[in-house]
Amino acid sequence: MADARNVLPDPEPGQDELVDALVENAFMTMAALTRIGAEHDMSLTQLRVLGILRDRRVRITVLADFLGLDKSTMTGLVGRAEKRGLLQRAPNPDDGRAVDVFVTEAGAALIDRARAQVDRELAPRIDELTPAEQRRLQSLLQRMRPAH
Amino acid sequence: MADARNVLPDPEPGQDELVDALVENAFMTMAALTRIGAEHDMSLTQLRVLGILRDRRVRITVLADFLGLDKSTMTGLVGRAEKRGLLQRAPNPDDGRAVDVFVTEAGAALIDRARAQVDRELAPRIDELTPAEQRRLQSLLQRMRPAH
DNA sequence: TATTGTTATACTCTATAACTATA
DNA sequence: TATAGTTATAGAGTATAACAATA
Repeated sequence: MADARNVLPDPEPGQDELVDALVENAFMTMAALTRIGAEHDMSLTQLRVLGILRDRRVRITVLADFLGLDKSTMTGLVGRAEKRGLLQRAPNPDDGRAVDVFVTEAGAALIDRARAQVDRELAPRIDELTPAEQRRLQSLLQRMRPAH
Repeated sequence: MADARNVLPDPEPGQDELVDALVENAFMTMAALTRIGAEHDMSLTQLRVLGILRDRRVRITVLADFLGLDKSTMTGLVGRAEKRGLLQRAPNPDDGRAVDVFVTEAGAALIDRARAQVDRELAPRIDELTPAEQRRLQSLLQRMRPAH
């Protein structure tokens, strides 16, 4: 099954190794998220929407801005998730033009389950490090975040 | 323009902070890759294909397996990139069924430019750390990689 | 006039199933 | 029989443009 011809050959080593490590790590993490999303018939974006709404109630435009998507794209994403009973729309009481979105119980349960799965998926990778190293990694990653 | 209503409110803090940091970092990195890809009218996947082929010549199935995509998806991806002159197909000399794929000069130039852009995009984040911390971060990320 | 959201449209990405050619 | 790749088809994700309702 694991034929030698079917394995990607190594390239020559490069120099931007930290960038490479960040990118590779990002792909690994996104692959886990994508796989877990797929188990629930959810795209990465839908999973993200649910995660954002887990503890918030926001209008469509806020979601679109945060995700860097067009309003019209959000209409579709929200519509499909609403049809599955994972979230709901309601008119904003303060602005007649706006529509608030929030998770249903089913949506909250799904995202909680998905989050637990993500923890379990990433555990083997994280456990390659000692607890002290884990704390150091967390601290370094947090310091790299865009300014707050 | 930056209306308070348009900013995502903070949730309550959670406990799985290392997982959160990894996921957040992955989204930040992917956002940079996606943005740079878009500047070249390339999807993240197309950018990745070009990156993989930068220093390799492989058959369609190897690409599909590595990316976790179906063969038929690869046909489309390769076809569109080929039509744009970024890569080329050629029959595999050893296996009459197989098709090798490799980048053209234009494709190599594009991926090199994109990589330089990625370095520049991530530099401000990386520069939040001292050189010693950067080395430590790289080492920690590399140790988290799936077994070799 | 500007903003919020939806609709119509079009293209890319993706998988499944059926097919051809080769092994 | 099994594998490599393509084609046909269908659904999701995405953006642009035009629109209605509200501010």
